[in-house]
Amino acid sequence: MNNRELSSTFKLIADLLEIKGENIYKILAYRRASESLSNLPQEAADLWKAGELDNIPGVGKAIAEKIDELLRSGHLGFLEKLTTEVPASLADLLRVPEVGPKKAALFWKNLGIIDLAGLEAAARTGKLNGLPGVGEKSEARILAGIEALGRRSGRTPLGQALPFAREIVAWLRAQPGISAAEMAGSLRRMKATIGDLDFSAATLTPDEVMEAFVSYPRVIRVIGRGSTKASVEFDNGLRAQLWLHPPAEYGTALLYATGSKEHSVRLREIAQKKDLSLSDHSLKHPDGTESFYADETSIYAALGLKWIPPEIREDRGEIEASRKDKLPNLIERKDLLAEFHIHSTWSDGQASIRKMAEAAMQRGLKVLAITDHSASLGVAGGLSIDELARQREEIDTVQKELGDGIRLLQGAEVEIKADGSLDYPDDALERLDIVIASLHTSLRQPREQVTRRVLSAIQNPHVDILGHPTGRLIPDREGADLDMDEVFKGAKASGVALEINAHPSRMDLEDIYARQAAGMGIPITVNTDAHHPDQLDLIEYGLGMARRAWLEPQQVINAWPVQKILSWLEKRENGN
DNA sequence: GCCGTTTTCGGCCCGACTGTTTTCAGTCG
Repeated sequence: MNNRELSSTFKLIADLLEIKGENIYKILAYRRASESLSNLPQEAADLWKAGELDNIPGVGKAIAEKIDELLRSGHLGFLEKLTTEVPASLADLLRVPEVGPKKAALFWKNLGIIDLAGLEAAARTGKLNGLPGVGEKSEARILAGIEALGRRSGRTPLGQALPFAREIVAWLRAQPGISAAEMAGSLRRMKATIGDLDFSAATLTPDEVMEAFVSYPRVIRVIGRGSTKASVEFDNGLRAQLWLHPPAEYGTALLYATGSKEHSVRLREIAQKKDLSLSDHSLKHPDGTESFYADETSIYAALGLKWIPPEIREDRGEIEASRKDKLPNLIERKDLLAEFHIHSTWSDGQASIRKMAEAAMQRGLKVLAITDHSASLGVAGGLSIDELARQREEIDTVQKELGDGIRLLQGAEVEIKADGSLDYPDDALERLDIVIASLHTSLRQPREQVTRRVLSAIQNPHVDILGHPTGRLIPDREGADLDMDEVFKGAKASGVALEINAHPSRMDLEDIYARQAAGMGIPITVNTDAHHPDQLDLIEYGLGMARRAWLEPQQVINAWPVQKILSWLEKRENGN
């Protein structure tokens, strides 16, 4: 059982206990453990073997025993007993907006509803209307919510959400009466996927601003609207929340709207220990007076902390680091001087090598590796050995034409085949300046098999980078079930760099893994996988992931000086 | 159920919005 399965098991327990009406703090304890497990960079099973389960935050004696039972036997008596009391399918009702644990219990006990289909049928036939606390409007909203669930497949990739959110922020900033506006929530934290879009703005005329917001041309539905907070749905299916505060409160407001929830909870705890109460409006003193903060830096300072970059506000140690003034020097766009993963018209790219190189130069890059697909990836027009040789000539020509402004490398994105062998023979790999090995096919192999496959690839002395390690595609395809600890050990031993692929549909490695790997001293590389010159700008998504992983410039080979990059490749070439 | 530079017991983050209430419960973030 992996972390994801453990995490969802404890989330299910929390949901069912909540519907059952259990003590809220017990429920919170299960939720906390569930969150913790999903954020864990190493496998809980390994901690379990080492007898270190209680090192997991939020896991105490009772939950550790349950993890133990799950890992030993694959099932959990406690949950089996619980589901005889509360049907497991009831947890699905909580996914419907407007339906929480109390309503779910109400529908179950009064109408015998135990799943989404039952709820939908009851809502359609007007059976919900008339139950205590449920009227006509609630029933209509629940029905709309169920229909929306069917339409929307969960979370939106950051790559879709961010450009649209920029449009909204630009519009907000142009409104009269708004002195500041930012995106907030998981958007601002650069998470790979986004639920709703969050915005925070500062204004002294909230009524006018709110009126303008809900009248924005692309708003098709107003879900809720007050004087300081509104929730809308746009014509593209995305939903957004806008919070309004006076400029004097903008610091606490933006802090609160940005989250994460776990980070906010920790900050409130710190306030509480100082006998203060932190809200999105102010810091309240015991005598009832309030202090206001117009920017985030000052509210962090009031709590004895340095300002924390949004990308790492996840309660993963950033608060401790901030208190001790040990926050990482996070990598920035200007640090990135090299791009090691792009495609040209030689395979499935849309632009020539020359065009790609010019676009790279315009963006200030000093090194560009041309890494077209290898032969077996037929769908992507992979290159044969002969074509590789001819491509080398073209790269040399373009290099001469463009001069010293940029250093072009000939590379390849070589397929790791199902048996773990690479798609080019060693002598062909040896002639390349840089080699990325990637999984594209047979991702569903069992954990041990797919892990062995990756290990055998990175043990090849010619391989320099493991590309988008898990092969996941957001939002449709889960990545391979790799044993990351083994992959990291292998990468460490062979000196192979692990990629954070910046393409919004990949964002792979994830932050927690990239952080873990970098912590072991494994070089990380952030690349766009661009198939078109414009796509070189996708680097911002990879950068976001790198920052979420706490990465500093020296840990990322794209930020190394050109000479260091070249000598790193040189050294690897010589089997070192 | 978890957790401890106030604590091994008694706490556990805060506020807005909505609908169905005539003073508040439920949901959400």
